[in-house]
Amino acid sequence: MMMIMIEVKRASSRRREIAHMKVSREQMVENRRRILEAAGRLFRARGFEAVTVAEVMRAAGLTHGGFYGHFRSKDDLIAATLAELVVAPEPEPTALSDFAARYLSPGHRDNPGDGCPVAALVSETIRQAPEARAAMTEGLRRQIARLADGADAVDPKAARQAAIGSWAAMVGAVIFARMSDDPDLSDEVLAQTRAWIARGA
Amino acid sequence: MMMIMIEVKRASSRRREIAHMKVSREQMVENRRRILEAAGRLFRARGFEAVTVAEVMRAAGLTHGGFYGHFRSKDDLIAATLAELVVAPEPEPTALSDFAARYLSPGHRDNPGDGCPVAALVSETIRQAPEARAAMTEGLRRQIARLADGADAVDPKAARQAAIGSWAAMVGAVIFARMSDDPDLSDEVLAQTRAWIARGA
DNA sequence: TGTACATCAGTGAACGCGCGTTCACTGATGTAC
DNA sequence: TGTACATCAGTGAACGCGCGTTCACTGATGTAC
Repeated sequence: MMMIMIEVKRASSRRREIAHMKVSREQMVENRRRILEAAGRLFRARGFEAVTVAEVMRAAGLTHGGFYGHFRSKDDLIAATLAELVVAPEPEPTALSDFAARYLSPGHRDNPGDGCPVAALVSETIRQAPEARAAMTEGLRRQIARLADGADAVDPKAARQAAIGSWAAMVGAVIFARMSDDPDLSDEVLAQTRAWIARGA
Repeated sequence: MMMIMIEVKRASSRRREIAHMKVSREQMVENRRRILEAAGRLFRARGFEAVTVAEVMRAAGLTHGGFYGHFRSKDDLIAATLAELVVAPEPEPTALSDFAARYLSPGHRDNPGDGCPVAALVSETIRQAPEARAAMTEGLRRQIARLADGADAVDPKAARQAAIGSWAAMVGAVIFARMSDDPDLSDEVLAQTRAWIARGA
């Protein structure tokens, strides 16, 4: 494992070729990025509580002891991970109904690990530290604004209403679909919510 | 604590006056009911994981050791609690928009402990044992049917679509509203989702 | 009805495990000359 | 450029706590006569 890390570092050092650059610091930044990436995937797939610090570090190619060189606590990691996930921008403006079609797909339902952090984590975030709630709230705000841009409505007020109502429906539907142990009901919830949003939009 | 239990039992025994009725068995049934009631409140308020078995037993007026005379495990309690919560019937048929107005109220948002078990627990149920998921799925099925009855739509198909879409929106909106650390955004999500549902219904 | 015995729901101490967190140590990075 | 020393990111063993679960025991319930 250490070997792999050293390889990565040398490659990165060769790429940059900056004279007195502190290569280790660079590697540390890269390691922190990896920890956040692993945490983002694991938390979305299995929730904050079920994922251990050691597991995140292992997924990042490190051992658990080094964790506290990067974050003050697991709570701190949770807040940092949410902040990271939530700023990730939708690359370009999308029509609300197109977005809903992707969001309410079986593919998204079946892959929470690289799916929407809101659907995966919003409920658990209710009981997290203030920093985590703040990050998630900011994500909610941005997503509403983004969807309002993509809604074709008569005025901005109607667009915002459509954005909020359909965003709540999308997240609720994905949660329902993931929970259901009946695949038919799960598919129906996705399809009907999609139709319901298209009808109202 | 024991004193209180005995009082309760004597009262209940006096009330019934059945000759050779095994009072202790009766009391045991009553204790089980109390455990489920306490669990229902605590789980909704704070989630399955954050609530300990000892805490549930204390809230039911018992000590933790006796728990395993009633349930095989905490997972068993979770499944039994969900089953209990989910069969609780809406007393009478309600128009969808009236139901939504109550559901999307600040009062409901602020009191998860005696509120909707779906909004409080559906997300955590995704990772629970099959029995728990089955109970929650059954609850989802019933609620969709109930709301479809209360929807005024042109045909049963449209009613079901309105039921699913607006139920997803209601649950999503209450989760958003509980998570938000910004009270204005929280209120807005409730109000706008209510309006969005009324508009589509 | 009263008495002796058996049952068993509930008690509370104890167990074991997992997890977040700490810490002494290592060895590569980075610096001073 | 090369050498000696200081720094510090990461390692992995160990700690401590909380929680689910177990168990020997108690004393009231329930039964047999």
